[in-house]
Amino acid sequence: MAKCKERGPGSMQQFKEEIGRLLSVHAGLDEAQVFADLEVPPSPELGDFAFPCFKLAKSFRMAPPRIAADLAQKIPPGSFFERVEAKGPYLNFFCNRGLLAALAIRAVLTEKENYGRRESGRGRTVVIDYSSPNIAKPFGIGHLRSTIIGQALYRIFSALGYHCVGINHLGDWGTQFGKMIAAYLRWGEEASLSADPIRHLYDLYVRFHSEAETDQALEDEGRAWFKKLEDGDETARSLWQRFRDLSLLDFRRVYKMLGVEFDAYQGESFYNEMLDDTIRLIEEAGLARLSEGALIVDLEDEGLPPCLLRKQDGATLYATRDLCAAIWRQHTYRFDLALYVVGADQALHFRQLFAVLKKLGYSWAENCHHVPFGLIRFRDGKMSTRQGKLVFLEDVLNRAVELAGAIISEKNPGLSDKETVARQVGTGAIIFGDLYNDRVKDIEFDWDKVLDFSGETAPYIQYSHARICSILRKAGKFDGGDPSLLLLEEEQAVARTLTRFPEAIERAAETYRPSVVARYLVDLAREFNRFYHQCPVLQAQEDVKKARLLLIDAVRQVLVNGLCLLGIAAPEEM
RNA sequence: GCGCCUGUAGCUCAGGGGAUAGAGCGACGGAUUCCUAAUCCGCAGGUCGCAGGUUCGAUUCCUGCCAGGCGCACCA
Repeated sequence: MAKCKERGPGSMQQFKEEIGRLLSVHAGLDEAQVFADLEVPPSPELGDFAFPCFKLAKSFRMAPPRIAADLAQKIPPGSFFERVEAKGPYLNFFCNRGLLAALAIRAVLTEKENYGRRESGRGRTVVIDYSSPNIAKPFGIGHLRSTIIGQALYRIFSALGYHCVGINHLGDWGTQFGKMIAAYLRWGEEASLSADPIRHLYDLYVRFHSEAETDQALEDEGRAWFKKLEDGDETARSLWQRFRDLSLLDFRRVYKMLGVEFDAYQGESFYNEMLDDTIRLIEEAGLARLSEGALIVDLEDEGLPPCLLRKQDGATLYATRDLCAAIWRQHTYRFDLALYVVGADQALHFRQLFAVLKKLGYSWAENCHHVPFGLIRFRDGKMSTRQGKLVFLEDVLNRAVELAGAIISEKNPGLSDKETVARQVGTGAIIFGDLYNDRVKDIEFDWDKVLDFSGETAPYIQYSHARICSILRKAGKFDGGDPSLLLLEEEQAVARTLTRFPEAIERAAETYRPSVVARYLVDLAREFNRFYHQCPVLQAQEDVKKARLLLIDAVRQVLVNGLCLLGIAAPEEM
């Protein structure tokens, strides 16, 4: 679990600390305890902070509302708070509005692109395994989730000062390649392979699985070819290499579209030469035994099914390579945290993997975490590469970009560089759509939903950002401005929301949920839009205008910072 | 059968031991002499799956049940 508990320099922090001090000095309460118990009331008319008095009831031998009322009498408002009121069992604090706005805006505008960043992860390394598509298969919409969530976590942890290592653990080894080879040798055509490699390999894969249902020999043939591949057979090897090279070219094109990068492309095949050592290590630890002809690690004491290291024919398995990879990663990177951004359907595999590492005596095994996410499914069932039931990611991106382009032509025909903006908006919408909801939920794939750019979407946030940029452009350069003039409810709501950004990043990291940042950005954009409709900026009186320009410039900055964490562009016009 | 995940508004989902449970979409009604209406405002809509338990207080934590999803040895 990432520890990000240190108190950041967030502007609201100063108010909270002041409450701790006030209650300690004037009522003799424990400062740290007060600080920990502070809540944010459900609505602004109840104040900015609330101190619940329930816990005091026993020691004070008084009803909580009575305690709150007593405390309200004792606490002088001072410069930080304009009012301190009891409301039922709560003691509510109303921040000095001018001070709040000034602190919030100043924090953003002085830290700029660093606003929200922390040093809590300084000196710590986190290895993130994400995307990890299977070679010789199309990059389906299903792989999107791992890719996008992993990339966002990478940026989020980086923002907290962690040294991140992004690894693309390509599925480039395993029995499936024996099947691919067998299928290619039976039905493959060099011409088709050259012309449209992924398409051809995909067709072969689907054909293999459909014919295997009636032809028992096919599966055996596939397994045999994989064994040959592991044993270094020349034909198998060169075909595999060819499939791999062609697939990688394809993947890189998609990654470029999404702005996704990796520090390493160590696929499963990378560990081939080390597998024997890994197995020997496990055997020497006395953990391996033969069962039904296969080499296994018994995990019955952990309440788990056995972990298979070698099949009857001696070939290795997914788990073998993952064990090897984990050990190699620890040796190479000395990670403090290892995250596996992999679908929830593989939860058992990771429990087994971590259990074996633990049995090997590796204390770092407890720093390895599966970060599961729900499946993307169709209304009538799971996506399946084997059955040819999948949606190509590229098609989704292309259609989204196309739609964004059409909307631009309609709404802002004069926009320069429409293609770039359409791409930023279209891909942004797809990325955001995947990050907005909690990872663990399954997603039902629906073109209408994917291509809906209204409401809680990336275009909504991007649009808010573009509007701000437009206002700032028209305002031109200006000096000064006093944000403490921003006392209206709409202005205050925006300022308060600005202060929540750092904690959103920390919570996203702690829970491995980029959705926390995504949700925050929608909140901020919404507060900005409300403000924008209620409060004119350029038309306002000079000092108010300057103050509002500072406010929206701060919003602009936070929207940029937040979108960047999610890997989404922030065009200045759209 | 066993294990893991999910169950909140018509739909898609936030939230989370405490003050009247929130958004978006959809429906309905409004807002543009003014900074891009990919926007905003109003209205309607909820036994927080069901039943127990812990607690001053549970939608939130615990147990059981129900429903859906996923997984359970030679795939990854």
